[in-house]
Formats: sequence, structure tokens, C-alpha cells
Amino acid sequence: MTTPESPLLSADSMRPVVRTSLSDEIIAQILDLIKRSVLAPGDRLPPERELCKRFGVGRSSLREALRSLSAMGILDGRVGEGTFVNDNHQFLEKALQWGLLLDRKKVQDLIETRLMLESENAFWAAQRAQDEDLRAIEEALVEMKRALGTSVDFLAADLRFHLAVAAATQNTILASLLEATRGYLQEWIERSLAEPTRAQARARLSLEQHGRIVGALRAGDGQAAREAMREHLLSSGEDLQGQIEA
Amino acid sequence: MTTPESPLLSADSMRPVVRTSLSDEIIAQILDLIKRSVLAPGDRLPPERELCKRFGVGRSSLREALRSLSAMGILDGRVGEGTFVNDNHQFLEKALQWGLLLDRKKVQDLIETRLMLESENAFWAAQRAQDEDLRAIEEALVEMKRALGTSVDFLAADLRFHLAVAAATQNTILASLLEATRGYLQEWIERSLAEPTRAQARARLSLEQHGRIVGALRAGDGQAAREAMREHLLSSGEDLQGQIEA
DNA sequence: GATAGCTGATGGTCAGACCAATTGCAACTA
DNA sequence: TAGTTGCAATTGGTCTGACCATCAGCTATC
Repeated sequence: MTTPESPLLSADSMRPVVRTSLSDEIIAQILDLIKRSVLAPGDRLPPERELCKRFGVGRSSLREALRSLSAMGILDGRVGEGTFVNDNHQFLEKALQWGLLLDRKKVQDLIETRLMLESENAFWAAQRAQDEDLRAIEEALVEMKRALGTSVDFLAADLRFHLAVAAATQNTILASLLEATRGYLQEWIERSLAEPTRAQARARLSLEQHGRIVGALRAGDGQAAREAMREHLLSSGEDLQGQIEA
Repeated sequence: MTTPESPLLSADSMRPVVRTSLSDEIIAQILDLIKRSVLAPGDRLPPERELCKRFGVGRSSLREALRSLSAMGILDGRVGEGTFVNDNHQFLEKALQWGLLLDRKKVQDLIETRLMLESENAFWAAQRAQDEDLRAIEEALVEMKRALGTSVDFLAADLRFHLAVAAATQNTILASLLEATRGYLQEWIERSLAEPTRAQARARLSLEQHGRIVGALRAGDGQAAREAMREHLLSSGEDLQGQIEA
């Protein structure tokens, strides 16, 4: 400031003007539509060329907005079909994935983080699970028992089990974080159960541990649930560990 | 499958072809450049028109990639100046923010999640903090003491304190998650300390609690650190709680 | 020596065109 | 009739060239 400010211009009588780009505006509007459930997951957006007219912008600006949302996994554009609203959840996972891309070699940290998230989730789930939550969890357990032979089905049921526990916390943020970390690790988890013989032994142990978790959840014992989950993940994590190095 | 597959086409002899969009390719490449530190935070990218030639794509595709990265806070485009790599990768925070935009009630969940993340972080920090980590944490504490009068400076130091604890865990994922949640709550935290008289009292209590946390960290006592952090956040959370409803 | 004004570089936006994948229907064949 | 083939429309993906608004740095002016 070389020149003294005039009294009229001093203080906060005038604020810096906001210059918002068109795409950002569109992004905000679409997010708002999703928030207000005008656009539900699975819905198809109008064609790009029509959206241009509705928003009153060129196709570039519109597409830059749509691509940003697609990159985050909120939308999904398919050539010849249209643009669809994704079952959200994915955006956190996507962000995490990008974070890992930047950070590299931090899968180790992710495993540790997941251990923490899952055990804390178990704690809250024990205190808050509704009847329907418990039912879903137990159904997943039954499914695991039935699929003891086929590792791919077993893993799918296992995943459902953990997601059901996450949902039972009634805390969507916590659940999202868990789903994101778990989703990203799923690939490695599957690979770690590649050898059939080991998978069998692991599956039996895993089943028993899951049973203990359910017991603690049913009893509403947060401490026990947390410990049971922790124990399960620690033992199952060893295999994962070995898989990572390879 | 109505027709039987020919032996040649059966099994996994042929896999579905990968259809990757140009922008996604560019996004991956730029992320890779950042990961390999070819592009460092603060660096300026070549002009868009030149990047087009280098990547061999049209400006639309390039811009859609750049906008996606900008929307996540990884890049920052300034008219007349250029496109720059952002210092702190706030993409997780951004993602979380977008997620929150979808549901107001989630702020509640976020507070709870933060409580968990911070206390677990304290646990790990106690076990893994290096000398330099402890030094940074204590410096932040000194700064807080000095800024007891001015709430804005106090809050800034407070934030530094918690981020320093996060860094001390040596787990970048965990730290990122904490930074994201904390960053988003910061706005509310600031508002909750609006009234000067209450802020004074709170600041003194907060200072004492932070001192206890540092003590536990120095002693390498994870349990104590977790408990101290938990206690601190629970008491400081009450103010936040009241602020939310308004 | 400071200011106003010019110039070039750069991101932001638009319009129109073509490409490629998908869908659905119509025509054709067995 | 049942199944396949082939065409046409729809739609996202990409390219090109143009214009605008903003900013930095230089220049001429007073």
C-alpha cells in the first residue's frame, strides 16, 4: 500500500469479489440436486447437449464439470447410453486411491488404518446396532458358513459381513471410511487366499472369529466386539502381509 | 450366451479390452509425475497449449483432465499466470466436503469420527514419535501459551499441534484422514470460540489438557495419550456441539 | 521516478464438427 | 416363427479454431 486509503474505501466496506468458474458452479448445482434427491443413484442425466441448453453454458464447461464428478466416482458416463449417478460411497474410495497413488508404498499404513477403523466400528456397532442390522450381519455369517468351500463366495460374504457391521454403527462417515479402505484392500485380500489349502484353514478360523464378533455385538458389549474384531484382523492380516511383499 | 462358445473363444483366452479415456490417461500421468517428484508443490505446469502438443491430445481432453485435478485441489489454475501444483494435497478434505454436502446430519458423525481418529492417532504417536516430532508438538504448545489472548492465533497454534501429533504417527493415511476431518470442522471450531469471555476460559483449560497430552507422548505411554486426547476432545466438543445446532 | 497504457501469455469459454460405442428397430434368413 | 444381420439414431469422447478476461512485464509519458 503506497497510497493512503480513502476513508470510504477503508475498513470492510468492500470485500474482494468472488470469481467462480462455470464448471464449479455446475458441479455445485449437480451435487445439490443429488443432495436433495432430485437425482438418485442409478438415475440417468439428460444428454449433455440438452444440459448445455438448460444450464446455458457451452459444452466444454459442462463437460469439464461432468468429468470432474466422474473422476470422483460420483457420476459415470457411458458412450451411447448416457451419464448416470453412481451409488455414491465411491468418491471417498477414489480419493483414497489417488492419495495412495501419490504416496506410494503406503499400503502398509492402510492396513493399520483399517485395523483401527474396523475395531472402532465394531465398538460402536455393539452399542447401536438395530435388530435389522444384527439380522443382516448374521445372514452374512450364515452365508459364509455355506460358502466355506468356494473361496470367492466366501470372500463376498465376508465383505458383506464387515460392511453390515459398518452400517450398524449408524455413523455414515465412519462407515464410508471403512468401506473405502476395505474396498481398496479387497484386491489384495482376494489374492492372499489364492492357494486353496491354506484358504480352507483360514476360512474355518475366520468363521469362528466372526462368530465371536457376532456374539459380542448381540450382547451389546463394545469392548468385547472391538477386541474380537481386532484379533480377527490381526491374524488375518498376517497373510495379507506376506502377500504385499510379493 | 445363447450360442455355445467355440473352443477357441472359451476360457480366458481373450479378455475384455480396456477402454480408457484420454483424460483419465492424462490424469494418471500427471499424478505419476507428482508422485515421482518431477512435479513438486508450487511448480508451474507448461501452458495448456503446449501440454496438448506434448501429450498429443486436443485441448478439450487436456482441460478435462486438468479441471478434474483442480476440482480435487491437486492443481490450481490461475488466469494469466498458469497452472500450479498445490502445496498441500487437500483432495481428501475436498472429497469429504463433497460427501458432507450430500447430507447435513453427517457433521454429527464427523465429530464422532474425529474423536476416534484423534485419540487413536495419539496412541500411535506416543509409540512412534521421533525427537523432531516431539519438538514440533511442543513448539506448537509454546505458541498456544503465547497466543492465549488472541483467539485466532491460539486456534492456529492449536491446529498445528494436532497436525503435528498426526504427523508423529508416521502413518500418512491416518494423518490424512485426521487432517481432512479436522480441516472441515475448523470452520465450526472457530465459530464456537466467537465469544471472548468463554474463549478465555476454554483456552486455559485446553492448554492444560494439551500439556497432559504432551506428557503422555513424551513418556511414550500410548494408553495415557489416547485417554488425554479423548478427554480433551470430549470437553472441547461440547461447545462445538452447541454451535452445530445454531 | 512514479504512473498510465500497451502487449503478449494464459486460463476460461464457446461453437461446430466428426468419431465410436450402444441401443432399438427393421429387414432378412433359415 | 425364431434368430440373425444390418441400418439409423442417440450419446459420450475428442478435435479444432476462435474469442474473452485477466495478469505480468515492459514502455512511454509526465
